[in-house]
Amino acid sequence: MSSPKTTKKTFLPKKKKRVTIKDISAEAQVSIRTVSLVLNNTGRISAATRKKVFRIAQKLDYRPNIMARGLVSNKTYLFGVNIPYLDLSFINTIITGMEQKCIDLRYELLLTSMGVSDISFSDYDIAVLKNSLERLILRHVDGIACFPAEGVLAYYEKFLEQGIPLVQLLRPIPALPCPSITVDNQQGMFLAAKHLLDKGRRRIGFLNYHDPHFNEVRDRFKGFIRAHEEGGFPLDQDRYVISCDLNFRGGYEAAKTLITRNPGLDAIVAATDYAAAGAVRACLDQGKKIPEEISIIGYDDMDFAELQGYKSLSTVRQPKRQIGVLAVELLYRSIQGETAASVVLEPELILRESS
Amino acid sequence: MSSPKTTKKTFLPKKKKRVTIKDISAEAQVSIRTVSLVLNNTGRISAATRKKVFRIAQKLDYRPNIMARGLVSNKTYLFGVNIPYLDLSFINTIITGMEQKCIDLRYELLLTSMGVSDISFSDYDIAVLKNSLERLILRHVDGIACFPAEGVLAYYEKFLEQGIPLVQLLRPIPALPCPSITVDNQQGMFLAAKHLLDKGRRRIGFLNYHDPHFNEVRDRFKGFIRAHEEGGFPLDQDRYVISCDLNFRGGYEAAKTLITRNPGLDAIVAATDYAAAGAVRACLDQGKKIPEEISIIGYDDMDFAELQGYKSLSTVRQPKRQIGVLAVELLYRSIQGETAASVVLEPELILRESS
DNA sequence: CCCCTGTGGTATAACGTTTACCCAGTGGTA
DNA sequence: TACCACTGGGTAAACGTTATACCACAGGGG
Repeated sequence: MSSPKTTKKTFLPKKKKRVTIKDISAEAQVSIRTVSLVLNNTGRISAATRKKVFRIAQKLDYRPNIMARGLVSNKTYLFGVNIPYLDLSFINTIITGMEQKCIDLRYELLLTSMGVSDISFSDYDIAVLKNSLERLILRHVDGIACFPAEGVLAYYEKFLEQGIPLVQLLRPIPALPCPSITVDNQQGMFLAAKHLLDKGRRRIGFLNYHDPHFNEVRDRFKGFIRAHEEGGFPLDQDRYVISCDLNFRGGYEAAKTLITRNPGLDAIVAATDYAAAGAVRACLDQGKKIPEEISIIGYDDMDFAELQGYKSLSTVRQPKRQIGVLAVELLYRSIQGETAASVVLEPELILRESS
Repeated sequence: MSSPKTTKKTFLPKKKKRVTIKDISAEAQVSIRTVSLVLNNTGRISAATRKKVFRIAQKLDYRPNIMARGLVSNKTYLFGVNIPYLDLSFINTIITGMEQKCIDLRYELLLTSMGVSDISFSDYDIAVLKNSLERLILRHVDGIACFPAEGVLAYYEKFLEQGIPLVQLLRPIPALPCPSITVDNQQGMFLAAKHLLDKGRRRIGFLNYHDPHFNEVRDRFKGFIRAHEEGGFPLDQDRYVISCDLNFRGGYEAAKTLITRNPGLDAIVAATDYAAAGAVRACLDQGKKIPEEISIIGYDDMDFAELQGYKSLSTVRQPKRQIGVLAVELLYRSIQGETAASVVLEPELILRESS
């Protein structure tokens, strides 16, 4: 790789003592408890004292020591998020939503990722996953949002036993007694397929993935079938459904197979945008015009769907930001002892140039 | 938006008391100090005691309370990262690198983003930016990595005054007395332009952005010029260089202008991949074949560059992960009182199908 | 006059670690 | 014998908050 060049200038910082509640109490001539009460807007304090304390706190640029506070209140004001891969814009939009909500609640997010870029999510490295969960325990997070993996079920259960609220996102493990936030995958793919059928397409290929743990894709496939059934169109699964890795390469090969196998193919829906991008390439290589001859619709509305230089990709969008907001809301409610119920959100069909 | 359906099942966790050092000391019949010394592998402890304490700690599933530890050591073992936009895969690869390094050092990252999706980075919402820096102060992070914005220079200076190490990434503010990690933008664009010139292209358009604060783009442009100078090829800037917003739309319009203005145009380099993707579209709309008639090279190696359904995009890659690793290393060294020097990394030309 | 209630506070003990400081043996040496 | 150094470990004071318990005083009713 590149050989870093370092410059010669150096920098040496030195720690400075922070202003504490004690400094304020000294300057304001009141007890530290009084200062604490004022700053927390609790207890009975005269207006004069309150004002004085506030003024001095401001003057000294006081900022509470969140660790001291956490030590006594037994809270970190931290929510842990355990994700597979930080580079995945899909998940990061969810996290942006979480952060937005956290700001209101004076919480922060502690992200632990697994640093792996496996798009299929199917086989997490369990050792790494355990490690990142351990890190969240160590930090005493007040709640955890996870993208569940079966392999660490025992950990999740341990969290719940210890009274740490847990919320499962996207692909919940049903056995786990905690709320989940999901998007109706069947409905999403139903919308996509129905749109194509409504436009007169009848020979629609489906890029599938076969894994019993991969519930999302299974549900998406169900939606594809339902659209045909409700429309009264027969579906020859052997000819029009094909399994592949749901990445660019896998989608490319599978789409090529579909096209050669079915000369009249007039549309392809893919269970992910990655596979859809591969399908686009396959169509171009086979001399098929998009969308005139073949329409293509992906799933997830990844960043690159809109940024395709040839034709922007139609896709099914999940309310990612809302997922994040709700996740934090659920965790917060759990902490407050309120009831938190699972949520199912609705996807949205995004029509662009590829269909 | 979609109307969430909530299920009726509810979940109520309850906090359980954690195992402390005191519990261990009681069970092991030693003082808490001894336990602490054992667990930190410090001080003189007999092998027998050491073994006993370790065994009991393990049995009780003890995990230190990091807040109590932080309270006395005046450390949070947290590095703050202040970023503009969490969805940007470019930055997130850097953060993945940071996290990787943090794991070794027993640190964690605290991310505060601004939740804005402005690609140009040029006009941050200063109020939001200030807020996210405040949040890092509040959490007493031990160091901060930032993607600097001039508007909050005073904040950065305050961090340094308080002895909190700071490291600037990608676009440093020279006035700030702290180390920075940058990539040689001039060299990156030089490589791209030289490659095209070597391949015989002589009429190369450049998609520029004109903003005095936008040093990266300015340097990239310099590299473009240098490639022409060193090759001995004249460059008619008025005809071949055009300023635009460096997003898809901007790149599209600018490339269209360049093509109509210069019938012999045989290549386009863009200061970002976004603009390059727009240029691809413009070429297709104008009936130009890529790369036969017009080669295109972008900059940054964003995720979508590789995932283009038509032709994958050639681009200049920056060692993102390494930036992250180095950032944490520099912060850690600063904390240890060691000297930390600025680093300049080398970019790499990635040739794909668009050139 | 005494009791009682409400107001506006103070003093001090947690919380779970780390760390100064001290001490009791034990064996070697002047 | 008296002294000293080293080993292994205890006591207790931090760290900066919040929480528990308590008190002084004013005013009103009996």
